This record gives sequence, structure tokens and C-alpha cells, in this order.
Amino acid sequence: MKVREILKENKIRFTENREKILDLLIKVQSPISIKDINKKLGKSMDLTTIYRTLEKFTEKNLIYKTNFGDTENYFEHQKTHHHHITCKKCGEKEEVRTCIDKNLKEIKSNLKNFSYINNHVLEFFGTCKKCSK
Amino acid sequence: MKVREILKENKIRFTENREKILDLLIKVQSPISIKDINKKLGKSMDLTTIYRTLEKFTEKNLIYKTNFGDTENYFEHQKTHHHHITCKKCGEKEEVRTCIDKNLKEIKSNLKNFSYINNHVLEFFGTCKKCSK
DNA sequence: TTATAAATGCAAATCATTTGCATTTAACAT
DNA sequence: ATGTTAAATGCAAATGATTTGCATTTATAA
Repeated sequence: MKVREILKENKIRFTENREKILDLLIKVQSPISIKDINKKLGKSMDLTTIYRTLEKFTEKNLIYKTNFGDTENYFEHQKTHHHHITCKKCGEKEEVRTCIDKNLKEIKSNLKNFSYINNHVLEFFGTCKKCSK
Repeated sequence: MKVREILKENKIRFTENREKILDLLIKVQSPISIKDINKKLGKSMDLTTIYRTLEKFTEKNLIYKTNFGDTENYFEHQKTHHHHITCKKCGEKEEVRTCIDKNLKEIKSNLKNFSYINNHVLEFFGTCKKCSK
């Protein structure tokens, strides 16, 4: 699906900047920081715009916003929902196809003060094989 | 168990500051920000010390470090492992006793480049009943 | 009791993120 | 096609959490 349509479906006004950013995220298919988005786009737009755009995409659940324990946040477009495990020593990452979704119904039914779950952030941390030698 | 023993077990040198911080976290049993720790301790120690202490406790898995989508990080001592759901509108929180632990073996067995999982961060977001009226 | 590595406090620096505001632009109605 | 208007953008400056360097203090083990 074209970015133009995705934005329309989600009631997000189409702009060149948003197209560039979403195109990039769809292509990359892995978590990327604001700084790196900026670099990859040849610093063609203001950092502020990137911040605001990603915030909007995240609100609409178009992308997954996460954090790997370091200072900056990461954003990812996911064709299929998944999470990651990050090596605490070298930062290497691997996809984790978890099945927490299977538990969602049960989790929901146990909630007292919430009517529904919008999204969740799940990250694993460990030591990769290289670093544990 | 006394803080003194906990620290010893985890090979963390005992100090008055660490005792105060861990005592507080054990008492509170809910996520608390650095600022609030500072307040609750009557600003009796430097913020830097709190940062460094919490980092150390987190490394040793004595406490759970997390983030609820806002600017600051939160730290929690958990008698029984759990997570939270946070209302996107008002920030209200509720405990979520998830069963992701049940999935850990399966997750581990699917990892290619990791020898083990050290810890995980899981947070849910949604709308609380009050706010969804 | 002493030696020593580690912890602390303080001040200053860092760095991701946010804000205000003037300007530009996409979307929609005319 | 054009004008209107709310929303998006860029820029500069502010914010605020977190980190760093360094001199001083303190807990631990010989």
C-alpha cells in the first residue's frame, strides 16, 4: 500500500515530509533513531518535524516506539508484530516473535480500571553469544 | 530481609544512601521517579548519587527500570514480578500480572544469537474507564 | 588501624526533546 | 482553478533529565 493511502486511512494529512519518513520506516523494517532517520533523509528536514511526525505516527499505532535502555528512543514500522532482544554489552539485536498477543484476552479480563489495551512495549535484554564467550 | 543483607548478597557495598534508597523502594512497591525519590528522602543526598545507585541496583536486577512514555524513567522494587498498564490520557496505572514468564522457555529456544535472557521490560498502554466515558 | 578502591557531592556539561512563533502548505469549498 | 483556513514546518531558543570530571569522604578487608 502506498504511503498516501495509509495516511489517508489514518486521517493524517499528507505531506512530503511524512511521506519520506514513512517510506523510510517501511523500507528499513527495524528500529531506527531520530538521528539516523535524519541522516538517512540527508538532513532534508528539520529535526523538530521528525519528532512531531513520529509522535503522530505512534499515536495512530502506525509505528512502534520503543527504547533499548539508552538515551534515545527508537521507532519501527512492523509488517508483522514482534519485539527484540538487545545485548547489554554490545547492543546487538535480534527479533523476538513473542506470543504475548495470545495472552491479551486473559490480561484484559483481569483489568479492573481499564476498558481496553491500546498497545504494549516489550523488550528483552540479555547477552549475545559472542559477548558471553 | 534487611537491606544490608540484600546488598551483601549482591556484592554491592553498603552505604547509608543505598540503604535509604532501597528501603524506600521496598516500602513503596510501585514505580517511582528519581525526582520523587529525591523528595521522599528529603533531598538528603545528591541527585547524582540517586542516579548512580539506581543504575547499580538495576544492573543487579534488584529493581525494575521502566518508562511510561513520558520523559523520565521509573524504578520499582517488586516483591512479585509484574508489569503495568498506563492510561494514555490521565496516566493512571494498574498492575498487570502477566504470564510472559511462561513463554520465556519457548522464546529462549528460538533465539539464534543469544545465550540467555537477563530481563525484560513490558508495559501496556490504554484508556482507563474514567477517561473512556 | 590503616590502606585502598569505591562512593559521594558539587558544578558544569551534554544531549535528546519540546516550545513559541512566524511562515508555508495541503485540503476543501467556492 | 482559486481562495480560505487549519494544520504542518522551520528556526531559534528553552527545557529538563541525565552524565561527567574531579576533589573529598567512606566502607571494607588486611
